[in-house]
Amino acid sequence: MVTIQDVARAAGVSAMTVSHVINDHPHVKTETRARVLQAITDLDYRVNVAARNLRTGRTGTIGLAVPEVDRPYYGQLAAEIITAAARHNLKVAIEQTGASREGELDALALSRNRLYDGLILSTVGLGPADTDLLKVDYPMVILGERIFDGPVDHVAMPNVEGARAATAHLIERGCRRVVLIDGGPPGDEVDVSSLRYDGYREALAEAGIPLDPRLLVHIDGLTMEQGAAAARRVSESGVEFDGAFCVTDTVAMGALRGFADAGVRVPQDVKVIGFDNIAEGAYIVPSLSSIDPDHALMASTAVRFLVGRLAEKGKKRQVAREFISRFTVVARESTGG
Amino acid sequence: MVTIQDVARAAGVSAMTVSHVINDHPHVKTETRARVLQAITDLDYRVNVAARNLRTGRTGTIGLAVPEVDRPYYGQLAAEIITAAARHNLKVAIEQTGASREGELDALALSRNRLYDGLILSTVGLGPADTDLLKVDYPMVILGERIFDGPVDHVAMPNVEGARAATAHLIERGCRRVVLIDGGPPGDEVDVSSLRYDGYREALAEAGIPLDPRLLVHIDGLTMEQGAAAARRVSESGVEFDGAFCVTDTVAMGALRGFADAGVRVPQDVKVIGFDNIAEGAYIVPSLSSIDPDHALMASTAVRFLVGRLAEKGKKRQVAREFISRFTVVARESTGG
DNA sequence: AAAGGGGTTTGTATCGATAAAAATCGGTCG
DNA sequence: CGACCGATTTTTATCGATACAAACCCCTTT
Repeated sequence: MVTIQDVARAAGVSAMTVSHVINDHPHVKTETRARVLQAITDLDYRVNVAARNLRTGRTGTIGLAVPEVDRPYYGQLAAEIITAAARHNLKVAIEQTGASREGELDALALSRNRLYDGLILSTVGLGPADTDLLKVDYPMVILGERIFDGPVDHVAMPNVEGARAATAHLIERGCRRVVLIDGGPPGDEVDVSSLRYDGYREALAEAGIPLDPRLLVHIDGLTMEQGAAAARRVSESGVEFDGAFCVTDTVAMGALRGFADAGVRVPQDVKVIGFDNIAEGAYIVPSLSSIDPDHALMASTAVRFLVGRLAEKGKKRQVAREFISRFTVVARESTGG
Repeated sequence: MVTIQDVARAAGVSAMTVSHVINDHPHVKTETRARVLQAITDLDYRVNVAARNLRTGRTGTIGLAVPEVDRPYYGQLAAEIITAAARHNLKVAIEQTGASREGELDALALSRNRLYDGLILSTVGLGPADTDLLKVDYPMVILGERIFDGPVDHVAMPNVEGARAATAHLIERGCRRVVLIDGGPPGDEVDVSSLRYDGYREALAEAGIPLDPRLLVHIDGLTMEQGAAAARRVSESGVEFDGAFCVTDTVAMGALRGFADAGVRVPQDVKVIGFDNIAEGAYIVPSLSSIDPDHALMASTAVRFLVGRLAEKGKKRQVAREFISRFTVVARESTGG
C-alpha cells in the first residue's frame, strides 16, 4: 500500500510537503506542488483516512440515527441529509434505532467512540426525562421534533401549526366530525403525536366544533399496518365521521387501505389528510393531501447546524440553536382535490 | 480524553493487558480482567476507533452504494443490510450513486481510501464493458443484478425466472395483451430491464402469444413519475391491452396512478403486476401483485459473502461466488386477488 | 534443586499522517 | 558584506491502539 512517504520519495521532497499539497496549505511552490501531484497520480496514492483521523481527531463522517430507513419518511430524510452532508465533504453512516429509547441511547454512545464527528439524531423514544443524556460532549443536532427546551441544537417541524392547518383544511372542505389517528393517548410527553393533537384541538376550537373523544383513535407505532387497523376499527365502531387527520403520511397510507377494506370511500365519505408529504403520496390513488414541512430545508439546516458546531470545536456550552421549519398545505384527491 | 494508558494506570496493569481484555483475548486472569473492566467503567473509557484502525487496517465499517435511499426498494434493502451487518458488528455507511456510472465509480474509489473494509455495490450504471473496474483489491459484493460473469461476488435476483412468472401470472388470470413497462430499449446490455424483458418474452412464447412491439413501453429511469407517464401514454395510444408487467414495483405504483388518470380500471380493465414486493404494495389501493425475491435473504447473503472475504484477507483472486435468490409470486388485488 | 512448560503480563516498535517548531533559501537593505 | 525577512521545506514528536516477541510467574517433573 502506497504511503505519503512513498510519494515524498518519488517527488524528492519530505512527507510534510506532500501533506501540505494534499491539504491545500499555502507556501508550496507551484513547481513543487506539480511534482508532488504528479507523483500522487503516478503511484495512485490515497490518504489513509485512519491515520489522518488519529492525528487530527476528525473522522469526516457524521452519524445519522433514525428509527428505520425503510420507512418512506426517514428514507427521504436520509437521502436529503446525505446530499446535504456531501456538500460539506462529509460521509453519513446510518444507525437504525428501531424507534426505541434503547436504540437511541446506543446511537448516542457511538459518537462517543469517536466513530463520528457529530450526530444527527431523529428521536422518538427519548423524553424530557432524558434531557441529561443529551448533554454530550460532541456536536449533535436533534432532528424532527421539538422535544426539549434542552441544551441541544434542534431542527423541528411546525407540528402544532401544521396539524392545525391540516385539520382546518378538512373543516374548510366541509368536515365536521374529524377523526384523529395518532400515536398514543395524549400524556404529558411532548412527542409528535401530542403536539399534533394540540394543533388538532386548536383547529376544532377555532371552528367552534366540540371535541368528541370517540373520534380519537390511538395506535401503537406509526406504521401503515397500524393505520389500516385504526381505520377499520373506527369504520366499524358505528361512530359517525367525515374526515380523518392522520399523524403521518405513512399512517395515512395505511388508513386509506383500511377505509377501502371497510367500504368507506375517500374522499366522498371521508376526507383524509396526512403529514410529511412523502413522495408516494402524490401517486397513490386517491392521492394524499398532506402537510409539507420542507424536508430539504430541514435536512440542510440540520447539517448546517452540525457543521457549525464542528467548526467551533474549542468553545463549548454555547446556547442551543433552534430552527422550526415552515410548511405548506398540499391539497390532493383525498380531500377532494 | 481517556486513553487505554489511563485505564492501564488505573488498573495497575500495562496497556497491552487492557487491550487483551477489550478484545477478548484468552490468557487474562479473571481477577485481572475484573479489575480492568472496573477501571474502564470508572473512567468511562472508549476505544479510539481511529487508532485501532490505523494499527489493524480494519475500519469496522462497510460501504453500501445504492442509487438513492429514498426509493422504497433501496430503502428497504438498506435497512436489511444494516440489520444483517449489525449482526457482524459492522457499521454501514451509505453512498448514493444517483444511478449513474459516475456515482458508482466514485463509490468504488472510496473503499480504496480505506474508509470501508468492503463494499456492497448495487449497480445499475456499470456495464459489461466496465468489468475491469470491478477488479478491485478489496472485498466487494455486487448486489441486485447478475450483470457479469466477472470476477466479483454477486447476489442477484432471479430476474428472468421472476419476470417469466409475473407474466405467466397475468396470462393465467386471462390476460392476452400484456404491456411491458421497462427501463429502456432492449440492447445488448444485461441490465435488469433486459433480463426481465427476456422473462416476459419467454412467458409469452410458452403461452403461444405473439409479441406485439406496440405493447413495449420504454421509460427513462425506474421512477413512479416515469411509470405514471408510461401508463398514460399507452392508455391514450389506442393500442388494446389487458395486462401490464412493470419492471419494478416503484414503476408499477406510478403506473397505477397513470391508469387512474386515464380512466383505466385496475384490475377490471387491466391487471398489473410489479417486481420487488416493496412494503407499500400491500397497502395501496388496489394492492399490488408482485414478485418477491426475498430481500432479507439477499441482504444477509451479501453481507455473509462480504464478511467471508474480509476473513480471508490474505489469499486473493479466489473464484467469484454467486447467489441467485429464490422468488415467490404474490397475488393481490391488482391482478384480481 | 534445576529444568521445563503453560498461562499471564509487559516492553518495544509501528501503523500513516500531521502539528509545531526549526531550518533553509533567496533576496533585500543598511 | 552581514543582518534580516518572508516564503518554503524539513525535522521531530505524537495521536492511541495493537502485533510481536520476550519476560515472568507459578507449578510440576525429573
